[in-house]
Amino acid sequence: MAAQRDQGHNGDQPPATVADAPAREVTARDVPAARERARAIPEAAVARLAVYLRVLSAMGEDGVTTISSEELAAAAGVNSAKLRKDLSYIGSYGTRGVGYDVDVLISEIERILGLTRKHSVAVVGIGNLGHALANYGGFPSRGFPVAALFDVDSDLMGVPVGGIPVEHIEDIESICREREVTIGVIATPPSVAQDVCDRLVSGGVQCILNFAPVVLGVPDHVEVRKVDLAVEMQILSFHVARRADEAQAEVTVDGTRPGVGEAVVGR
Amino acid sequence: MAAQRDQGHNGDQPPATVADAPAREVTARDVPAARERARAIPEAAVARLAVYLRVLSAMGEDGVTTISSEELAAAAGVNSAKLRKDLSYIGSYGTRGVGYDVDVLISEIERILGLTRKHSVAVVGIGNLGHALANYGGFPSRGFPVAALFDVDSDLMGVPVGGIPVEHIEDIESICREREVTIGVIATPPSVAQDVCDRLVSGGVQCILNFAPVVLGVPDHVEVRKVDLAVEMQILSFHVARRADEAQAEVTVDGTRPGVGEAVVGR
DNA sequence: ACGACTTTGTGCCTGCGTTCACAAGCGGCT
DNA sequence: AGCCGCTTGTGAACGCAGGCACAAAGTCGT
Repeated sequence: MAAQRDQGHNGDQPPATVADAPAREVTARDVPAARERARAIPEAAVARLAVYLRVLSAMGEDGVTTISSEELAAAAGVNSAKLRKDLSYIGSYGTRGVGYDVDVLISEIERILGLTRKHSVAVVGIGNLGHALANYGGFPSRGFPVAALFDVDSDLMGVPVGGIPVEHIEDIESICREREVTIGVIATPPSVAQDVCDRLVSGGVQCILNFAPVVLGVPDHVEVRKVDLAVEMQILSFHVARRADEAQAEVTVDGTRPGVGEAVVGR
Repeated sequence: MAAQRDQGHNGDQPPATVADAPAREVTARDVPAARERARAIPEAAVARLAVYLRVLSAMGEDGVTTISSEELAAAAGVNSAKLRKDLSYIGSYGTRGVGYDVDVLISEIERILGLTRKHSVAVVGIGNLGHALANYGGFPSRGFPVAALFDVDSDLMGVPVGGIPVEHIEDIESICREREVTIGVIATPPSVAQDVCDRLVSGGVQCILNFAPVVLGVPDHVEVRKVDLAVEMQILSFHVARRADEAQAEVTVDGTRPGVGEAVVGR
Protein backbone atom coordinates (compact mmCIF):
# COMPACT_ATOMS: atom_id res chain seq x y z
CA MET A 1 0.00 0.00 0.00
CA ALA A 2 2.21 2.54 -1.35
CA ALA A 3 0.53 5.54 0.14
CA GLN A 4 -2.84 6.57 -0.90
CA ARG A 5 -2.03 9.77 0.70
CA ASP A 6 -3.65 13.03 0.09
CA GLN A 7 -2.31 13.20 -3.40
CA GLY A 8 -1.75 16.36 -5.31
CA HIS A 9 -2.16 19.66 -3.65
CA ASN A 10 -3.84 22.16 -5.82
CA GLY A 11 -4.81 25.03 -3.72
CA ASP A 12 -5.17 27.17 -6.74
CA GLN A 13 -7.20 30.20 -7.20
CA PRO A 14 -10.35 31.39 -5.56
CA PRO A 15 -12.85 29.42 -3.55
CA ALA A 16 -16.14 30.84 -4.60
CA THR A 17 -19.16 28.76 -4.24
CA VAL A 18 -20.90 28.19 -7.45
CA ALA A 19 -23.77 30.17 -6.14
CA ASP A 20 -22.51 33.68 -6.20
CA ALA A 21 -23.30 35.93 -9.06
CA PRO A 22 -22.51 39.58 -9.39
CA ALA A 23 -23.96 41.49 -6.50
CA ARG A 24 -27.48 40.29 -6.47
CA GLU A 25 -29.25 39.87 -3.25
CA VAL A 26 -29.64 36.26 -4.03
CA THR A 27 -31.27 35.27 -0.79
CA ALA A 28 -30.06 31.86 -1.67
CA ARG A 29 -33.20 30.05 -0.89
CA ASP A 30 -35.09 30.08 -4.09
CA VAL A 31 -36.62 26.75 -4.47
CA PRO A 32 -35.93 25.26 -7.82
CA ALA A 33 -34.88 22.16 -5.99
CA ALA A 34 -37.57 20.60 -8.07
CA ARG A 35 -35.41 18.09 -9.77
CA GLU A 36 -32.11 19.33 -10.94
CA ARG A 37 -30.62 22.72 -10.50
CA ALA A 38 -27.05 22.57 -9.50
CA ARG A 39 -27.41 24.84 -6.57
CA ALA A 40 -24.45 25.71 -4.47
CA ILE A 41 -22.12 22.94 -5.45
CA PRO A 42 -18.70 23.95 -4.20
CA GLU A 43 -16.24 24.53 -6.97
CA ALA A 44 -13.87 22.06 -5.42
CA ALA A 45 -16.57 19.43 -5.42
CA VAL A 46 -17.14 19.91 -9.13
CA ALA A 47 -13.52 19.21 -9.82
CA ARG A 48 -13.74 16.02 -7.81
CA LEU A 49 -16.93 14.94 -9.49
CA ALA A 50 -15.06 14.92 -12.74
CA VAL A 51 -12.51 12.64 -11.18
CA TYR A 52 -15.15 10.32 -9.81
CA LEU A 53 -16.67 10.18 -13.25
CA ARG A 54 -13.43 9.01 -14.76
CA VAL A 55 -12.95 6.36 -12.12
CA LEU A 56 -16.52 5.21 -12.47
CA SER A 57 -16.26 4.96 -16.22
CA ALA A 58 -13.21 2.80 -15.90
CA MET A 59 -14.95 0.59 -13.37
CA GLY A 60 -18.05 0.35 -15.48
CA GLU A 61 -15.97 -0.99 -18.31
CA ASP A 62 -14.52 -3.57 -15.98
CA GLY A 63 -17.97 -4.84 -15.30
CA VAL A 64 -18.41 -3.37 -11.85
CA THR A 65 -22.05 -2.52 -11.28
CA THR A 66 -22.08 -1.41 -7.68
CA ILE A 67 -19.56 0.42 -5.57
CA SER A 68 -19.39 1.70 -2.03
CA SER A 69 -18.30 5.17 -1.07
CA GLU A 70 -15.29 3.67 0.61
CA GLU A 71 -14.07 1.93 -2.52
CA LEU A 72 -14.76 4.80 -4.83
CA ALA A 73 -13.08 7.20 -2.46
CA ALA A 74 -9.98 5.06 -2.36
CA ALA A 75 -9.87 4.84 -6.13
CA ALA A 76 -10.27 8.57 -6.48
CA GLY A 77 -7.79 9.34 -3.76
CA VAL A 78 -10.11 11.17 -1.42
CA ASN A 79 -11.74 10.79 1.95
CA SER A 80 -14.94 8.74 1.86
CA ALA A 81 -16.89 11.29 3.85
CA LYS A 82 -15.93 13.94 1.39
CA LEU A 83 -16.97 11.74 -1.45
CA ARG A 84 -20.38 11.11 0.04
CA LYS A 85 -20.89 14.78 0.64
CA ASP A 86 -19.87 15.56 -2.89
CA LEU A 87 -22.35 13.07 -4.19
CA SER A 88 -25.02 14.39 -1.90
CA TYR A 89 -24.74 17.74 -3.64
CA ILE A 90 -26.13 16.19 -6.76
CA GLY A 91 -28.80 14.13 -5.06
CA SER A 92 -29.24 10.87 -3.27
CA TYR A 93 -28.54 8.08 -5.62
CA GLY A 94 -27.03 5.54 -3.28
CA THR A 95 -28.60 2.60 -1.53
CA ARG A 96 -27.85 2.31 2.13
CA GLY A 97 -26.22 -0.88 3.08
CA VAL A 98 -25.17 -1.46 -0.51
CA GLY A 99 -23.53 1.47 -2.22
CA TYR A 100 -23.98 3.26 -5.50
CA ASP A 101 -25.04 1.89 -8.82
CA VAL A 102 -22.19 2.68 -11.15
CA ASP A 103 -24.32 3.41 -14.19
CA VAL A 104 -26.73 5.62 -12.35
CA LEU A 105 -23.92 7.58 -10.81
CA ILE A 106 -22.26 8.05 -14.15
CA SER A 107 -25.42 9.42 -15.68
CA GLU A 108 -26.09 11.75 -12.82
CA ILE A 109 -22.60 13.17 -12.76
CA GLU A 110 -22.65 13.61 -16.49
CA ARG A 111 -25.93 15.41 -16.21
CA ILE A 112 -24.66 17.75 -13.53
CA LEU A 113 -21.46 18.45 -15.40
CA GLY A 114 -23.47 19.29 -18.45
CA LEU A 115 -21.91 16.56 -20.51
CA THR A 116 -25.21 15.67 -22.07
CA ARG A 117 -24.77 18.59 -24.43
CA LYS A 118 -21.91 18.61 -26.83
CA HIS A 119 -19.32 21.25 -26.26
CA SER A 120 -17.37 22.06 -29.34
CA VAL A 121 -13.83 23.19 -28.70
CA ALA A 122 -11.59 25.55 -30.60
CA VAL A 123 -7.85 25.45 -30.06
CA VAL A 124 -5.92 28.62 -30.81
CA GLY A 125 -2.19 28.55 -31.26
CA ILE A 126 -0.96 25.48 -33.04
CA GLY A 127 2.55 25.37 -31.68
CA ASN A 128 3.88 22.44 -29.73
CA LEU A 129 1.23 22.60 -27.11
CA GLY A 130 -1.59 23.37 -29.51
CA HIS A 131 -0.54 20.41 -31.58
CA ALA A 132 -0.68 18.20 -28.56
CA LEU A 133 -4.07 19.50 -27.58
CA ALA A 134 -5.48 19.10 -31.07
CA ASN A 135 -4.39 15.50 -31.04
CA TYR A 136 -5.30 14.83 -27.47
CA GLY A 137 -7.66 11.93 -27.46
CA GLY A 138 -9.02 12.82 -24.09
CA PHE A 139 -11.12 15.61 -25.49
CA PRO A 140 -13.30 13.96 -28.10
CA SER A 141 -13.56 10.78 -26.11
CA ARG A 142 -15.13 12.69 -23.27
CA GLY A 143 -17.61 14.70 -25.22
CA PHE A 144 -15.50 17.64 -26.30
CA PRO A 145 -15.11 17.45 -30.06
CA VAL A 146 -12.45 19.74 -31.42
CA ALA A 147 -14.28 21.81 -34.01
CA ALA A 148 -11.68 24.30 -35.11
CA LEU A 149 -8.00 25.17 -34.97
CA PHE A 150 -6.47 28.60 -35.40
CA ASP A 151 -3.05 30.13 -35.78
CA VAL A 152 -1.40 33.15 -37.34
CA ASP A 153 1.30 31.32 -39.20
CA SER A 154 0.31 31.35 -42.84
CA ASP A 155 2.31 28.20 -43.49
CA LEU A 156 -0.11 26.33 -41.32
CA MET A 157 -3.28 27.50 -43.03
CA GLY A 158 -5.30 24.62 -44.24
CA VAL A 159 -2.86 22.06 -42.94
CA PRO A 160 -4.83 19.42 -41.14
CA VAL A 161 -3.76 18.70 -37.59
CA GLY A 162 -5.49 15.81 -36.00
CA GLY A 163 -7.82 15.79 -38.96
CA ILE A 164 -8.88 19.40 -38.70
CA PRO A 165 -7.56 22.15 -40.93
CA VAL A 166 -5.90 25.14 -39.33
CA GLU A 167 -7.56 28.45 -39.99
CA HIS A 168 -6.49 32.02 -39.50
CA ILE A 169 -6.93 33.86 -36.27
CA GLU A 170 -8.78 36.58 -38.14
CA ASP A 171 -11.63 34.19 -38.67
CA ILE A 172 -12.05 33.09 -35.09
CA GLU A 173 -15.17 35.09 -34.54
CA SER A 174 -17.11 33.99 -37.56
CA ILE A 175 -16.07 30.37 -37.46
CA CYS A 176 -16.74 29.98 -33.76
CA ARG A 177 -20.18 31.41 -34.25
CA GLU A 178 -20.87 29.21 -37.20
CA ARG A 179 -19.71 26.00 -35.54
CA GLU A 180 -21.18 26.91 -32.20
CA VAL A 181 -17.97 26.62 -30.28
CA THR A 182 -18.56 26.97 -26.58
CA ILE A 183 -15.07 26.36 -25.24
CA GLY A 184 -11.93 28.05 -26.40
CA VAL A 185 -8.44 26.83 -25.59
CA ILE A 186 -5.65 29.38 -25.75
CA ALA A 187 -2.22 27.92 -26.38
CA THR A 188 -0.61 30.98 -27.90
CA PRO A 189 2.34 33.04 -26.77
CA PRO A 190 1.35 35.41 -23.97
CA SER A 191 1.63 38.49 -26.14
CA VAL A 192 -1.38 37.65 -28.27
CA ALA A 193 -3.43 35.81 -25.67
CA GLN A 194 -5.62 38.74 -24.78
CA ASP A 195 -6.35 39.52 -28.39
CA VAL A 196 -7.26 35.94 -29.09
CA CYS A 197 -9.37 35.86 -25.97
CA ASP A 198 -11.32 38.89 -27.11
CA ARG A 199 -11.96 37.31 -30.46
CA LEU A 200 -13.19 34.13 -28.89
CA VAL A 201 -15.53 36.06 -26.66
CA SER A 202 -16.83 37.96 -29.67
CA GLY A 203 -17.40 34.63 -31.30
CA GLY A 204 -19.72 33.61 -28.51
CA VAL A 205 -17.37 31.37 -26.62
CA GLN A 206 -18.48 31.07 -23.02
CA CYS A 207 -15.55 29.36 -21.40
CA ILE A 208 -11.84 29.59 -21.93
CA LEU A 209 -9.02 27.33 -20.92
CA ASN A 210 -5.91 29.45 -20.89
CA PHE A 211 -2.42 28.01 -21.13
CA ALA A 212 -0.75 31.35 -21.72
CA PRO A 213 0.92 32.84 -18.67
CA VAL A 214 -1.11 36.02 -18.55
CA VAL A 215 -4.10 37.23 -16.64
CA LEU A 216 -6.95 37.54 -19.07
CA GLY A 217 -9.60 40.19 -18.84
CA VAL A 218 -13.04 38.94 -19.81
CA PRO A 219 -16.64 39.99 -19.41
CA ASP A 220 -18.47 38.64 -16.42
CA HIS A 221 -20.38 36.08 -18.37
CA VAL A 222 -17.25 34.30 -19.52
CA GLU A 223 -15.48 31.73 -17.41
CA VAL A 224 -11.73 31.37 -17.51
CA ARG A 225 -9.60 28.59 -16.15
CA LYS A 226 -5.89 28.92 -16.22
CA VAL A 227 -3.27 26.24 -16.50
CA ASP A 228 0.19 27.60 -16.01
CA LEU A 229 2.83 24.96 -16.28
CA ALA A 230 5.60 27.15 -14.96
CA VAL A 231 3.54 27.97 -11.91
CA GLU A 232 2.94 24.29 -11.31
CA MET A 233 6.65 23.67 -11.42
CA GLN A 234 7.33 26.49 -9.03
CA ILE A 235 4.85 25.16 -6.57
CA LEU A 236 6.63 21.84 -6.70
CA SER A 237 9.90 23.63 -6.27
CA PHE A 238 8.55 25.27 -3.16
CA HIS A 239 7.70 21.89 -1.73
CA VAL A 240 11.13 20.55 -2.46
CA ALA A 241 12.64 23.50 -0.68
CA ARG A 242 10.29 23.14 2.23
CA ARG A 243 11.16 19.48 2.55
CA ALA A 244 14.81 20.25 2.52
CA ASP A 245 14.30 22.80 5.25
CA GLU A 246 12.20 20.46 7.29
CA ALA A 247 14.65 17.64 6.96
CA GLN A 248 17.37 19.86 8.17
CA ALA A 249 15.31 21.15 11.04
CA GLU A 250 14.32 17.64 11.95
CA VAL A 251 17.90 16.65 12.43
CA THR A 252 18.60 19.61 14.59
CA VAL A 253 15.54 19.12 16.66
CA ASP A 254 15.03 15.49 17.42
CA GLY A 255 17.34 13.59 15.18
CA THR A 256 14.62 11.54 13.60
CA ARG A 257 15.16 10.59 10.05
CA PRO A 258 12.70 12.30 7.74
CA GLY A 259 12.54 9.98 4.78
CA VAL A 260 10.98 6.66 5.54
CA GLY A 261 8.50 5.34 7.91
CA GLU A 262 5.08 6.69 8.39
CA ALA A 263 5.37 6.60 12.12
CA VAL A 264 6.86 9.99 11.69
CA VAL A 265 4.95 11.39 14.54
CA GLY A 266 5.68 8.89 17.22
CA ARG A 267 4.86 10.64 20.43
CA MET B 1 -15.00 48.33 -16.56
CA ALA B 2 -14.57 45.76 -19.17
CA ALA B 3 -13.92 43.08 -16.64
CA GLN B 4 -10.80 42.37 -14.79
CA ARG B 5 -13.08 40.29 -12.82
CA ASP B 6 -12.19 37.57 -10.53
CA GLN B 7 -10.66 35.56 -13.28
CA GLY B 8 -10.47 31.85 -13.45
CA HIS B 9 -12.02 29.72 -10.84
CA ASN B 10 -9.71 27.00 -9.82
CA GLY B 11 -11.07 25.51 -6.76
CA ASP B 12 -9.17 22.40 -7.36
CA GLN B 13 -8.11 19.88 -4.92
CA PRO B 14 -7.43 20.13 -1.24
CA PRO B 15 -6.80 23.31 0.67
CA ALA B 16 -4.34 22.07 3.17
CA THR B 17 -2.02 24.45 4.74
CA VAL B 18 1.50 23.65 3.89
CA ALA B 19 1.95 22.33 7.33
CA ASP B 20 -0.03 19.11 7.29
CA ALA B 21 1.44 15.85 6.26
CA PRO B 22 -0.30 12.69 7.31
CA ALA B 23 -4.00 12.60 7.67
CA ARG B 24 -3.56 10.66 10.81
CA GLU B 25 -4.21 11.67 14.32
CA VAL B 26 -4.71 15.31 14.82
CA THR B 27 -3.05 15.42 18.17
CA ALA B 28 0.68 15.40 18.19
CA ARG B 29 2.72 17.06 15.49
CA ASP B 30 0.96 20.39 15.62
CA VAL B 31 3.51 21.99 17.75
CA PRO B 32 6.79 20.49 16.57
CA ALA B 33 9.41 21.97 14.40
CA ALA B 34 7.26 22.03 11.31
CA ARG B 35 5.62 25.23 12.32
CA GLU B 36 8.82 27.02 12.97
CA ARG B 37 10.43 25.95 9.74
CA ALA B 38 7.84 26.29 7.11
CA ARG B 39 6.19 29.51 8.11
CA ALA B 40 2.90 27.91 7.29
CA ILE B 41 2.38 29.60 3.97
CA PRO B 42 -1.03 28.63 2.66
CA GLU B 43 -0.88 26.49 -0.42
CA ALA B 44 -3.06 28.95 -2.27
CA ALA B 45 -0.68 31.75 -1.44
CA VAL B 46 2.24 29.82 -2.88
CA ALA B 47 0.45 29.49 -6.17
CA ARG B 48 -0.18 33.20 -6.24
CA LEU B 49 3.40 34.02 -5.32
CA ALA B 50 4.45 32.29 -8.49
CA VAL B 51 2.09 34.51 -10.42
CA TYR B 52 3.38 37.63 -8.73
CA LEU B 53 6.87 36.56 -9.62
CA ARG B 54 6.00 36.33 -13.27
CA VAL B 55 4.37 39.74 -13.29
CA LEU B 56 7.27 41.26 -11.40
CA SER B 57 9.81 39.80 -13.77
CA ALA B 58 7.98 41.28 -16.71
CA MET B 59 7.83 44.65 -14.97
CA GLY B 60 11.45 44.52 -14.02
CA GLU B 61 12.36 44.07 -17.65
CA ASP B 62 10.28 47.10 -18.48
CA GLY B 63 12.40 49.15 -16.16
CA VAL B 64 9.94 49.42 -13.32
CA THR B 65 11.80 49.58 -10.03
CA THR B 66 9.02 50.17 -7.54
CA ILE B 67 5.44 49.01 -7.40
CA SER B 68 2.54 49.38 -5.03
CA SER B 69 0.38 46.55 -3.82
CA GLU B 70 -2.53 48.05 -5.67
CA GLU B 71 -0.76 48.02 -9.02
CA LEU B 72 0.73 44.60 -8.58
CA ALA B 73 -2.58 43.21 -7.44
CA ALA B 74 -4.30 44.57 -10.52
CA ALA B 75 -1.66 43.10 -12.78
CA ALA B 76 -1.92 39.74 -11.11
CA GLY B 77 -5.68 39.79 -11.05
CA VAL B 78 -6.17 39.62 -7.31
CA ASN B 79 -7.37 41.73 -4.45
CA SER B 80 -4.72 44.06 -3.07
CA ALA B 81 -5.34 43.07 0.52
CA LYS B 82 -4.81 39.45 -0.42
CA LEU B 83 -1.64 40.34 -2.18
CA ARG B 84 -0.26 42.18 0.81
CA LYS B 85 -1.14 39.30 3.04
CA ASP B 86 0.55 36.88 0.71
CA LEU B 87 3.67 38.98 0.72
CA SER B 88 3.56 39.28 4.45
CA TYR B 89 3.91 35.52 4.70
CA ILE B 90 7.38 35.80 3.32
CA GLY B 91 8.39 38.84 5.32
CA SER B 92 8.09 42.60 5.26
CA TYR B 93 9.89 43.92 2.27
CA GLY B 94 7.73 46.89 1.42
CA THR B 95 8.15 50.52 2.27
CA ARG B 96 5.09 52.23 3.60
CA GLY B 97 4.01 55.17 1.60
CA VAL B 98 6.02 53.93 -1.36
CA GLY B 99 5.50 50.31 -2.26
CA TYR B 100 7.75 47.39 -2.99
CA ASP B 101 11.12 47.33 -4.65
CA VAL B 102 10.70 45.09 -7.64
CA ASP B 103 14.12 43.50 -7.51
CA VAL B 104 13.97 42.81 -3.83
CA LEU B 105 10.58 41.24 -4.14
CA ILE B 106 11.73 39.06 -7.00
CA SER B 107 14.67 37.77 -5.00
CA GLU B 108 12.60 37.08 -1.94
CA ILE B 109 9.90 35.23 -3.81
CA GLU B 110 12.51 33.23 -5.65
CA ARG B 111 14.11 32.36 -2.39
CA ILE B 112 10.85 31.21 -0.84
CA LEU B 113 9.91 29.19 -3.88
CA GLY B 114 13.27 27.51 -3.79
CA LEU B 115 14.26 28.77 -7.20
CA THR B 116 17.75 29.49 -6.08
CA ARG B 117 18.57 25.85 -6.50
CA LYS B 118 18.39 24.28 -9.87
CA HIS B 119 15.68 21.74 -10.35
CA SER B 120 16.41 19.40 -13.17
CA VAL B 121 13.37 18.01 -14.88
CA ALA B 122 12.76 14.69 -16.57
CA VAL B 123 9.88 14.29 -18.98
CA VAL B 124 8.50 10.81 -19.45
CA GLY B 125 6.32 9.96 -22.40
CA ILE B 126 7.36 11.72 -25.56
CA GLY B 127 4.05 11.73 -27.35
CA ASN B 128 2.33 14.87 -28.45
CA LEU B 129 2.20 16.33 -25.02
CA GLY B 130 5.66 15.19 -24.03
CA HIS B 131 7.01 16.75 -27.18
CA ALA B 132 5.35 20.01 -26.30
CA LEU B 133 6.70 19.90 -22.79
CA ALA B 134 10.21 19.06 -23.90
CA ASN B 135 10.16 22.06 -26.17
CA TYR B 136 8.36 24.31 -23.76
CA GLY B 137 10.51 27.37 -23.29
CA GLY B 138 8.84 28.23 -20.04
CA PHE B 139 10.70 25.55 -18.16
CA PRO B 140 14.36 26.34 -18.75
CA SER B 141 13.72 30.05 -18.77
CA ARG B 142 12.40 29.86 -15.26
CA GLY B 143 15.06 27.72 -13.75
CA PHE B 144 13.85 24.26 -14.64
CA PRO B 145 16.30 22.77 -17.10
CA VAL B 146 15.05 19.67 -18.82
CA ALA B 147 17.71 17.11 -18.11
CA ALA B 148 16.27 13.92 -19.56
CA LEU B 149 13.53 12.52 -21.73
CA PHE B 150 12.15 9.00 -21.63
CA ASP B 151 9.83 6.83 -23.65
CA VAL B 152 9.24 3.19 -24.46
CA ASP B 153 9.12 3.53 -28.21
CA SER B 154 12.38 2.15 -29.53
CA ASP B 155 12.08 4.30 -32.65
CA LEU B 156 12.54 7.34 -30.49
CA MET B 157 15.66 6.18 -28.68
CA GLY B 158 18.46 8.63 -29.12
CA VAL B 159 16.37 10.97 -31.20
CA PRO B 160 16.92 14.45 -29.88
CA VAL B 161 13.82 16.36 -28.94
CA GLY B 162 14.40 19.94 -28.02
CA GLY B 163 18.09 19.14 -28.04
CA ILE B 164 17.91 16.26 -25.61
CA PRO B 165 18.08 12.62 -26.64
CA VAL B 166 15.24 10.33 -25.69
CA GLU B 167 16.18 7.41 -23.49
CA HIS B 168 14.41 4.25 -22.51
CA ILE B 169 12.03 4.06 -19.61
CA GLU B 170 14.09 1.22 -18.20
CA ASP B 171 16.86 3.65 -17.46
CA ILE B 172 14.80 6.21 -15.61
CA GLU B 173 16.11 5.25 -12.23
CA SER B 174 19.80 5.34 -12.99
CA ILE B 175 19.73 8.40 -15.20
CA CYS B 176 17.62 10.41 -12.81
CA ARG B 177 19.99 9.59 -10.03
CA GLU B 178 23.00 10.44 -12.11
CA ARG B 179 21.65 13.76 -13.35
CA GLU B 180 20.10 14.64 -10.04
CA VAL B 181 16.61 15.08 -11.37
CA THR B 182 14.29 16.43 -8.72
CA ILE B 183 11.12 16.88 -10.72
CA GLY B 184 9.50 14.29 -12.94
CA VAL B 185 6.81 15.05 -15.47
CA ILE B 186 4.55 12.21 -16.49
CA ALA B 187 2.97 12.57 -19.91
CA THR B 188 2.38 8.91 -20.63
CA PRO B 189 -0.81 6.99 -21.23
CA PRO B 190 -2.58 6.28 -17.96
CA SER B 191 -1.82 2.58 -18.10
CA VAL B 192 1.88 2.99 -17.50
CA ALA B 193 1.78 6.11 -15.35
CA GLN B 194 2.04 4.28 -12.04
CA ASP B 195 4.95 2.23 -13.24
CA VAL B 196 6.76 5.29 -14.48
CA CYS B 197 5.97 7.05 -11.25
CA ASP B 198 7.51 4.25 -9.22
CA ARG B 199 10.64 4.38 -11.30
CA LEU B 200 10.95 8.11 -10.87
CA VAL B 201 10.58 7.76 -7.15
CA SER B 202 13.23 5.07 -7.10
CA GLY B 203 15.42 7.46 -9.00
CA GLY B 204 15.20 9.95 -6.20
CA VAL B 205 12.69 12.29 -7.77
CA GLN B 206 10.92 14.26 -5.08
CA CYS B 207 8.12 15.92 -7.00
CA ILE B 208 5.95 14.80 -9.84
CA LEU B 209 3.78 16.69 -12.23
CA ASN B 210 1.26 14.25 -13.56
CA PHE B 211 -0.65 14.74 -16.78
CA ALA B 212 -1.99 11.21 -16.91
CA PRO B 213 -5.57 10.86 -15.75
CA VAL B 214 -4.90 8.49 -12.90
CA VAL B 215 -4.48 8.81 -9.18
CA LEU B 216 -0.88 8.02 -8.40
CA GLY B 217 0.20 6.25 -5.27
CA VAL B 218 3.44 7.62 -3.87
CA PRO B 219 5.37 7.53 -0.63
CA ASP B 220 4.72 10.34 1.78
CA HIS B 221 7.89 12.16 0.98
CA VAL B 222 6.96 12.66 -2.65
CA GLU B 223 4.77 15.48 -3.78
CA VAL B 224 2.38 15.05 -6.69
CA ARG B 225 0.52 17.70 -8.59
CA LYS B 226 -1.99 16.67 -11.16
CA VAL B 227 -3.01 18.44 -14.32
CA ASP B 228 -5.96 16.76 -15.94
CA LEU B 229 -7.05 18.46 -19.10
CA ALA B 230 -10.27 16.53 -19.38
CA VAL B 231 -11.21 17.49 -15.86
CA GLU B 232 -10.55 21.12 -16.65
CA MET B 233 -12.84 20.88 -19.62
CA GLN B 234 -15.54 19.24 -17.58
CA ILE B 235 -15.39 21.96 -14.99
CA LEU B 236 -15.88 24.49 -17.75
CA SER B 237 -18.70 22.41 -19.08
CA PHE B 238 -20.34 22.53 -15.71
CA HIS B 239 -20.19 26.28 -15.72
CA VAL B 240 -21.72 26.48 -19.15
CA ALA B 241 -24.55 24.28 -17.99
CA ARG B 242 -25.00 26.28 -14.84
CA ARG B 243 -25.19 29.49 -16.81
CA ALA B 244 -27.78 28.04 -19.09
CA ASP B 245 -29.82 26.93 -16.11
CA GLU B 246 -29.52 30.29 -14.47
CA ALA B 247 -30.54 32.12 -17.58
CA GLN B 248 -33.59 29.97 -17.75
CA ALA B 249 -34.29 30.39 -14.07
CA GLU B 250 -33.97 34.12 -14.42
CA VAL B 251 -37.33 34.11 -16.07
CA THR B 252 -38.87 32.51 -13.06
CA VAL B 253 -36.74 34.51 -10.73
CA ASP B 254 -37.96 36.38 -7.74
CA GLY B 255 -41.25 34.70 -7.58
CA THR B 256 -40.17 34.58 -3.98
CA ARG B 257 -42.64 31.85 -3.43
CA PRO B 258 -40.92 29.58 -0.97
CA GLY B 259 -43.69 27.24 -1.78
CA VAL B 260 -42.80 23.63 -1.53
CA GLY B 261 -39.74 21.85 -0.44
CA GLU B 262 -38.00 24.69 1.30
CA ALA B 263 -34.88 23.17 -0.08
CA VAL B 264 -31.80 22.25 1.81
CA VAL B 265 -29.81 25.29 1.02
CA GLY B 266 -29.51 27.41 4.10
CA ARG B 267 -28.79 25.72 7.30
C1' DA C 1 11.06 70.58 10.70
C1' DC C 2 6.48 69.42 10.83
C1' DG C 3 2.22 67.94 9.07
C1' DA C 4 -0.42 65.67 5.71
C1' DC C 5 -0.67 62.08 2.57
C1' DT C 6 0.30 57.56 0.94
C1' DT C 7 0.82 52.74 1.37
C1' DT C 8 2.06 48.82 4.04
C1' DG C 9 1.10 45.24 7.44
C1' DT C 10 -2.29 42.96 10.17
C1' DG C 11 -6.16 41.92 13.60
C1' DC C 12 -10.70 40.58 13.17
C1' DC C 13 -14.65 38.80 11.12
C1' DT C 14 -17.09 36.22 7.88
C1' DG C 15 -17.92 32.28 5.18
C1' DC C 16 -16.64 28.13 2.64
C1' DG C 17 -14.96 23.60 2.67
C1' DT C 18 -13.52 19.49 5.16
C1' DT C 19 -14.03 16.24 8.64
C1' DC C 20 -16.33 13.73 12.23
C1' DA C 21 -19.72 11.03 13.98
C1' DC C 22 -24.18 9.17 14.05
C1' DA C 23 -29.02 8.29 12.95
C1' DA C 24 -31.71 6.64 9.27
C1' DG C 25 -32.49 3.29 5.89
C1' DC C 26 -31.99 -0.96 3.30
C1' DG C 27 -30.76 -5.78 2.29
C1' DG C 28 -29.72 -10.27 3.82
C1' DC C 29 -30.03 -13.96 7.05
C1' DT C 30 -32.42 -16.85 10.08
C1' DA D 1 -41.31 -11.57 9.40
C1' DG D 2 -38.05 -9.58 12.27
C1' DC D 3 -33.42 -8.67 13.55
C1' DC D 4 -28.61 -7.49 12.39
C1' DG D 5 -25.06 -5.36 10.15
C1' DC D 6 -23.60 -2.48 6.62
C1' DT D 7 -23.52 1.93 4.13
C1' DT D 8 -25.48 6.16 3.05
C1' DG D 9 -26.69 10.89 3.97
C1' DT D 10 -26.12 14.88 6.84
C1' DG D 11 -26.01 17.93 11.09
C1' DA D 12 -22.45 20.08 13.50
C1' DA D 13 -17.86 21.53 14.57
C1' DC D 14 -13.56 23.01 13.10
C1' DG D 15 -10.07 25.22 10.57
C1' DC D 16 -8.33 27.83 6.80
C1' DA D 17 -8.58 31.46 3.57
C1' DG D 18 -10.37 35.85 2.02
C1' DG D 19 -11.73 40.64 2.69
C1' DC D 20 -12.34 44.81 5.36
C1' DA D 21 -10.67 48.43 7.66
C1' DC D 22 -7.39 50.72 10.40
C1' DA D 23 -3.10 51.79 12.88
C1' DA D 24 1.71 52.04 12.03
C1' DA D 25 5.27 53.92 9.40
C1' DG D 26 7.59 56.28 6.08
C1' DT D 27 7.75 60.03 2.38
C1' DC D 28 7.01 64.32 0.27
C1' DG D 29 5.74 69.08 0.27
C1' DT D 30 5.95 73.43 2.31
